[in-house]
Amino acid sequence: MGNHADKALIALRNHSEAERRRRERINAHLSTLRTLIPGTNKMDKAALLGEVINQVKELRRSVTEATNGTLVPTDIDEVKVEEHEDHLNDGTSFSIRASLCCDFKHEILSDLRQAVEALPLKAVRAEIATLGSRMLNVFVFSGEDGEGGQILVNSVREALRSVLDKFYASEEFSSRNAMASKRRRVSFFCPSDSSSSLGDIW
Amino acid sequence: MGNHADKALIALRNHSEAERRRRERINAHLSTLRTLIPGTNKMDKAALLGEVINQVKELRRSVTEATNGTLVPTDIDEVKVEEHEDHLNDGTSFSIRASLCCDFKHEILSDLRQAVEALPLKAVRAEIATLGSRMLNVFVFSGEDGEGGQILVNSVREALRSVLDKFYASEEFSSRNAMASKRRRVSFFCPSDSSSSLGDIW
DNA sequence: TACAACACGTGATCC
DNA sequence: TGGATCACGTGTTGT
Repeated sequence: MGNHADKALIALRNHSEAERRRRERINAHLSTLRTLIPGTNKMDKAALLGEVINQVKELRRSVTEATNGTLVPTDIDEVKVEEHEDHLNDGTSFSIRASLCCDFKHEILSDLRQAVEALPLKAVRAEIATLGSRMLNVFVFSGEDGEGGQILVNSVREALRSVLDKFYASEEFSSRNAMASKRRRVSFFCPSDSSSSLGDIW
Repeated sequence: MGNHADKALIALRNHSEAERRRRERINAHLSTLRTLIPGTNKMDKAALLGEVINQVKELRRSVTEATNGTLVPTDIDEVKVEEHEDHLNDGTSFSIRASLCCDFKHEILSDLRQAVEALPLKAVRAEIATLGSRMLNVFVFSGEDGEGGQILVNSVREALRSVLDKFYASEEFSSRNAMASKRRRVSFFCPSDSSSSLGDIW
């Protein structure tokens, strides 16, 4: 019968339809990119993508220069830890960026140092920025991929949190009153007050 | 002879080659986007573009929140004018963003007001931000497309420049000495000093 | 006429 | 095998 022929024909039609859907997905994304980036309305596909690339680079520039390259402690105590999956050459390497923002106390710094050195990771970068009575500590760790990613992230987070908690405990002991709110206002930005070298501090 | 056939064949080959080059241009851009955005290495074309869209949105968020939504006057006198081609629904509408940054003087404000009102455009938004002795004025004009775009941009630019020049002239008259450098340092950022409503000022 | 950009269907390849 | 993705050449249209 034409059974084989029917099968083949149906398969072929499915194929072309699938391909059509694929094109539609891609073009839809290109379309939203056009709406996202001004002036790309009547551009070539290639030109559009070129503009997209420029925009991404431009925005990256803007965001880093808006921060002025200077890390600024906020008025809110917090610890942030995130993994980065550095895929240099489709690679087997990752990095973890960890930060701790809190009041500036020398005892915290030594606790922090101990906690960081106790971690099964090498810190490839460390920065301390102070602003008034506040401090922001940033560490970048690197790993070789294979060691459990999220597990490491969690241990780093726990390490920083324990440092912060220890500080809270001692603080609560020394002055039990002014602890109502952990948040403090810091009014002004003082560039010369910000430091990025460690030797001076610990 | 096969002259016609030759021609046709060559044409066909040119065609396919041109198409190949086109694909290469597009894929090259997609490739650099992959290098630009982490984690997209083994993604689908469509998925890649999706990630690109997310990145653009994310970066836009970051840059606006890094500026804190607050316009800040710099220490450099300047006027900037740019066209924006608001293509809402593949549209016939554009907008012009114009800004003037300079020392804060009341006379400048009234001159500025006159200059802006004399323009053949309606201002849909206006903001004034002050910081110490400095001010940043931002205007957004809208037009219906069809009126000469770049010509309007130039006239807006000229209007703002004339305001600035007039100020320079009067300043030069009043104090001929301290004019060596137009640039002044403004050290600190004071949020409460920044205003976005006009009624209070003019 | 020739060139540029696009959408389409098809064969190849990889899970 | 079937489903998904890709590169390719071709038909079509606009300049």
